[in-house]
Amino acid sequence: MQTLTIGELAQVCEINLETLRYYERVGLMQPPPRSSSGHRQYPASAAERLVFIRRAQSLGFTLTEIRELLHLKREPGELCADVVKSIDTKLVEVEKKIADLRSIRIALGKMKELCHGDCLIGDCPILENLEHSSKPSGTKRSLRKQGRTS
Amino acid sequence: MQTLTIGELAQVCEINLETLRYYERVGLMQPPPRSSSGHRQYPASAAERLVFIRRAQSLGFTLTEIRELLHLKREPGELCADVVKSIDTKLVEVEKKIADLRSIRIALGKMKELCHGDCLIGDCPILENLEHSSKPSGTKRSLRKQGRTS
DNA sequence: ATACGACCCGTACCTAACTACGGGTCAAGC
DNA sequence: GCTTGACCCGTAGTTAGGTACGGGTCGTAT
Repeated sequence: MQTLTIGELAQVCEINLETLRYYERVGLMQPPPRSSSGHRQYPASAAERLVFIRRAQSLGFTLTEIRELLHLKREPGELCADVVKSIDTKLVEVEKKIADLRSIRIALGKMKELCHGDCLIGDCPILENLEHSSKPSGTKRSLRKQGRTS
Repeated sequence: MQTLTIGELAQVCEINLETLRYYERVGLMQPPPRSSSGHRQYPASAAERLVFIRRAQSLGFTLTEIRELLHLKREPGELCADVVKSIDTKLVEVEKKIADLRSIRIALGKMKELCHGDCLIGDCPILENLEHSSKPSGTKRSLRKQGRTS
């Protein structure tokens, strides 16, 4: 069977070679067989596995969750209830994030209406609103985690 | 004027004492005056500043962005156009995240319809979809960054 | 036969926002 | 006066998902 070196696989899948080694370290990719000199010899299925990983990642699954999905796949005779459960869980998380972001959007929108950028910083109602508004409602923790911008 | 020790401020604001020291290190909190023995003596305004920080954080601003907002505040005579610009930028980011999450939600929803959890893992159309579906569309990078769940 | 690129490995570094630890000092209550 | 808890500092560890580096080896083309 045709095999791929790590460099070839990286190029084909447009993924950093170091990332491939990283995926192996954390158990996402199975350690491939090695040549006599120790070089990795990937079977073609490795590329499929990477497609799976990246697709799941693009749907918001963490690498840990993807690893679990991949482990499920090792027992093709079992029922796939857990797979559906993962999807459900992820859907709930996504809904929650959307809801949080919507309330952020509303709050930002209200702030925008307070001022058009033509007042002095010392009087700007936006800054005052940031300082004296009532407690950020409820979802603080989760919002905070989301706060990072790309 | 009444001052607060770091422990008192932490308790009042329900924030970890180490976090306060961290905020000082990274320039979010101004270094307060010290007692003769070196203990921090916070003025009451420190609590207000923390309210500002946490409120901005709950709106999705990063600490770096908050630091910039706070630095703006040091020049109360300037026009507040930059403040409004920050809000606008953040609004755009939030809209983008919402849009990304919506497309994720749709994709997850479609997957859910493929299977009700009663097939064998070896045949599950969800897993097949993950493996063989067409390229995750466009927003891969940004989605990936968002993928972390709380 | 030698040079050069591809691969090997372990380890360190990156961002973001904390959180914890360890060893030392200080202040106040009994 | 002694204990105890609060504070000081610098440094290291955490999570997630990589990315980079440096020094060593391998294989192939000239």
